Amino acid sequence: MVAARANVSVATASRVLNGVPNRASFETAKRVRAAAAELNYRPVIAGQMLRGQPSRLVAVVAAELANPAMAAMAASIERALRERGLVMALGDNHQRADLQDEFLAEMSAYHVRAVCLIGAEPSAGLDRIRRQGTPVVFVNRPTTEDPGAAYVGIDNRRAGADLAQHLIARGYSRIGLIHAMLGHSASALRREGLLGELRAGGFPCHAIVEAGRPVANHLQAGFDSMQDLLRAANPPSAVVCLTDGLAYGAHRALRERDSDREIAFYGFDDAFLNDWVAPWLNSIASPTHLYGPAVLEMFDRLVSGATGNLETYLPHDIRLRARPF
Amino acid sequence: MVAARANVSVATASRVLNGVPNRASFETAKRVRAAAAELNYRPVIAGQMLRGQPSRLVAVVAAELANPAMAAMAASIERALRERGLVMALGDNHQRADLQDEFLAEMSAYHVRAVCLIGAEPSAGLDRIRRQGTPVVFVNRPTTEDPGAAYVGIDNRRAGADLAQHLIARGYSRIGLIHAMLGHSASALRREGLLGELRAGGFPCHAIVEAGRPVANHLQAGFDSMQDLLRAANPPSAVVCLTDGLAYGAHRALRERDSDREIAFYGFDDAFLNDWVAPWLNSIASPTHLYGPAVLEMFDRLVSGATGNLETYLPHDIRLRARPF
DNA sequence: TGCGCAAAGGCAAACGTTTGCCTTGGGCGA
DNA sequence: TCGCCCAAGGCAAACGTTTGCCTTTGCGCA
Repeated sequence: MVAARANVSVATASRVLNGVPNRASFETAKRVRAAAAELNYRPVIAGQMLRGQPSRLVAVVAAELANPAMAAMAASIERALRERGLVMALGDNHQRADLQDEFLAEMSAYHVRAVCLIGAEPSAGLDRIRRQGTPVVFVNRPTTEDPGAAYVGIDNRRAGADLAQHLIARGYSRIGLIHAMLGHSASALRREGLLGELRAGGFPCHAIVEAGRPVANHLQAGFDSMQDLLRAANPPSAVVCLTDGLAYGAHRALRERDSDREIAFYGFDDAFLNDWVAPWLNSIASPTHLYGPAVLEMFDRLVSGATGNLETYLPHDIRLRARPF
Repeated sequence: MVAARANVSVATASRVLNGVPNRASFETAKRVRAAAAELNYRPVIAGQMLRGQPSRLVAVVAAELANPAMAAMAASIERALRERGLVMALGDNHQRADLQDEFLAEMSAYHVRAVCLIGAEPSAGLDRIRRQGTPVVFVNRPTTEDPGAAYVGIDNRRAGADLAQHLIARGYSRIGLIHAMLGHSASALRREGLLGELRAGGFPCHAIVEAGRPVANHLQAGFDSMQDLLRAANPPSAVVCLTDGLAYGAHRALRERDSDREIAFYGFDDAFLNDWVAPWLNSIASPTHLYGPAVLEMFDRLVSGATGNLETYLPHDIRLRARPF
């Protein structure tokens, strides 16, 4: 290995490479570094791990990689991690607690330095890994189990409320609300914020129509729910979907049924793809590139044992694409 | 650890847990397994790695996670890996060789069992990892460097040719071709297949108009290229985009300029999202769920030292969404 | 009875790294 | 001149696993 080539002991080589000061003369250090460079040396991770050194792996779990918004967040996080010399190991929980646990258990065996969940499922394995002291950050979907858990993402309730004000200001007479998986905190909070603010703004209750399917496939759920709304006697003039995926489905339902009717669509999460393929969709956007840095900062706070408020609310605004009518 | 609790030596415990036959009595084995279960034992990966045991990690590099088609492939691969007890570590090369190399080097330090590139960049690090003997599979974009490299994906040339036949059959009088990054093999092959077959089918050369931008951002490139085509005296009645991303951009250009004109759009790769948000787009589709199993089978062939043809062509067909005109 | 064989299990080495502790000089202040 | 300190560097242990080799014991067979 490097030590032999530089004619020093392993100990010295290790210290030079790790930058321990005052343990090697300048000459020796130079020799060691030269040898390392020559051999294209990379420390064997196993050795470091065995010594209890923290690994460079960070586990990231996405609820659905096929969802462009989540993929974009993962990409942002990956970038931020890399800039810190960390490596992302990404898994997809397919909205299933057992798959998530399997992945987390495996990652835990690799002594991951931290865990980040973009749309977490509540699960036993998640509790376990948190109890172990591994920093865990919830992204975009706060956990319902533990109110004090670290969270990075938009303020879902506030976003719902802001949207409500916007809808009132635009003067829509009848509002549809489409949801799926209300059991998930993000959806529930968005709905709470929206309905609460509508009520507070004096919007008549009977002019709100809800539809939803408690399933994981947002596209199909949005489609089916929109059909429900369209079948009703008095369809809404604006439809709020708690997820852009739902909006894709809903818009398709409208398109395939009677495309003359003008209905405003509002979604949440706003993947950049919307600019290109969904000009009809207004959506609550949050700058994707902020996710990575925010998650890393939260990791730092967790590691340094920060106490108090562990929620980072990223800014959101309503991205308006369609002409108002 | 487990051995102590079961009152046996580490050696015996290890052998029981690894299923080595004839080294422990039934009683002993039972005791060991019970102890392991009780302690919720998971082998420390570091120890195994240090012994030279292959890791369970498989590195997957995506060219652009934000591209839904690639994300879907990654998801398929992740699923197949998991079913084999392997773990995917996903990275994003952002179409840059240096980022790819950084990721590969890090993964190589983890002794990844295999590497899979969804849209590889040619790079020194890639060559190195291949020389080391790590199984490497190229997905969707074959490498230009080494014709014998393992490949899983559609037959790009054939797909281009099939599309050409379809276009001729539909009787389009003038065909536009939009591309970006022709340096990438997938695009180049698709174009070759398309143009070759058009020519073979007697389609007049002067009725083919090409436009392209050699940039990584397909969306914008498609937009700009389409503007070029629309500015021309005699715009095409059908536009082929070598990537769905290009098609998204191209369609937006048409939409924002004069949406009355009827132009047929054809793309490649067909993410499932197209069904929902791009009803105007016909695209060369390939069943996403086949990718994972095909990649794993290719890994097996590489490990077993298979020789000969290392290309798995997945079936493709033209998914027609828009009404013909 | 004597021999061989197989089952059952233990011993210890090896993997590569980090780090506490030790040794050796040389410089410097009292 | 005598200590003392610090820079420079080496020794060896420890991390947890796997595995080649060894020992013991029981059993079958000649």
